[in-house]
Amino acid sequence: MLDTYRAPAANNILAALPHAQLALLIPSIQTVTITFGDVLYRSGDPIQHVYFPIDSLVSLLTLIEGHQALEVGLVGHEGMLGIPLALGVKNSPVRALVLGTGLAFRMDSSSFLKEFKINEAFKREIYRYTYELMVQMTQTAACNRFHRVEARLARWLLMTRDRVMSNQFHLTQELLGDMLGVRRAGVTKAAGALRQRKLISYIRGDIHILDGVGLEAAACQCYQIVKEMHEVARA
Amino acid sequence: MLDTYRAPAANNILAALPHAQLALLIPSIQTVTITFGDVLYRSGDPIQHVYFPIDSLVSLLTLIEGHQALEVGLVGHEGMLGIPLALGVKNSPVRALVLGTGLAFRMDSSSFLKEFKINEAFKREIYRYTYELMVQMTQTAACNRFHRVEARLARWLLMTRDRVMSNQFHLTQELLGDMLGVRRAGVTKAAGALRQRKLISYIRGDIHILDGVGLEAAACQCYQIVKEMHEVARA
DNA sequence: CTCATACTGTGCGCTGACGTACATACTTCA
DNA sequence: TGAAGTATGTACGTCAGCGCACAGTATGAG
Repeated sequence: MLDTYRAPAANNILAALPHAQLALLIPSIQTVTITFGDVLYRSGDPIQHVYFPIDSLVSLLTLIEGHQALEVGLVGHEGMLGIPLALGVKNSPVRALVLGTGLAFRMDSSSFLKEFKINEAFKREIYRYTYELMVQMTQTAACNRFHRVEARLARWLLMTRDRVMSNQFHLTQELLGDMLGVRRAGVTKAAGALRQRKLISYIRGDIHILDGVGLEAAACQCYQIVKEMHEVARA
Repeated sequence: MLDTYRAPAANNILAALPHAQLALLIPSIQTVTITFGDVLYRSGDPIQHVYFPIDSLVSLLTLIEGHQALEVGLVGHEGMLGIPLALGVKNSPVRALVLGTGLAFRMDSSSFLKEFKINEAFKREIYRYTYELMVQMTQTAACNRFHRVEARLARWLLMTRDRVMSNQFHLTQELLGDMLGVRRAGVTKAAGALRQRKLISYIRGDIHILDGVGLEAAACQCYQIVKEMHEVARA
């Protein structure tokens, strides 16, 4: 019986629920694999399911004037996808693109809303995460405005490490450019600099963080600030 | 008796409430003047009051590495200040700086929370606005990354016009620079260009929008996008 | 009326990132 | 094993905005 609960502990929001409250959700939860390249939500489209990533990684992107994209949020096992539903809105304003193949818990929207309305602990956790996401968004906005590509790349790699809980993951420079809102060639340059400093290795999209501490030093303060804000939110 | 309700209609969130639900709030609401330069929240500080602007204007700013600031949200009669409380967090992650002196409804935090918990219509409106604020934040993030100062300035002026419901307001280029995250000299140049095109006049902080339609053409699409998203949220 | 202050206008050299283009190297599949 | 596709490295001219500095102009306090 305990095993039923062990798996959901792999997502922070579900793990924070008391067993009794979690038990109410279990019947509506499925475990699915979401795959690199999957678009969970298109901008403006109705939300069909909410997702609670386990070891998968999803990027939230705003599209701007048709062709460019910019990441405004990064979601892993610490969060969920489908926040607008909790705010009474049926559509996603952002595109949700799967960057890291892996497992996620999934609920269809109507089951989610039904449970959400009556489960106070569930509500509390989701609103707390909504706050965290807002903090992440505001800090990312400022970061994208003021900081150099190299520092932003370092920050992005650290955030990804925290979410997938691994020093190794796969992502091409092309895609990284979209995340950071810069040219692919800009990523090459920044990644090359980090590599030369022996902070990372990078071969055709296979990224390894070799020196996490050094990488934190190379990143802007934004990384630390968002982390600390999350602790405030849990206080 | 009707007069009691007329004033709150000056703020969209309160105006959207059914009379019966609004009546519950009236005893805890005060009308206050908030003044240019007032800091309603410092970053990290506990939220003492929530505010529902009437004809005042408030900017939400992230501080970055001590000295620079960047606006991530602009709040007028369409919104409220103190959203974190609705998400279960007692502190504001952003600085709230009053840009436009004017009236606002105010509730102290504990009264707000008490009412918020039991008033479903109130909750619904506030969560809907939380969604709108998130959309505003994400679009602003992308805008600050990709668009030229001149277009961003035009967008900012239009957003301000919509919030204070006037084609005339006061703000120095120095402060505008902080909002847009650019140098004061950059604002001078952009404002000069808009003035030359007879879209605005600008004398020592007294800004007049002369040609709103022309200004919309000069602004980036972001202005329209956020407006349309708000309509989706109300659907 | 005067002086200090506040606000705006302008210039200049610098730089990070852009747009573009092309070369190189690894991988996959026929 | 060869060709096509995918990913990275690099180069070059351009440009928006930066940092800084200083001049000009309006405002307000004494």
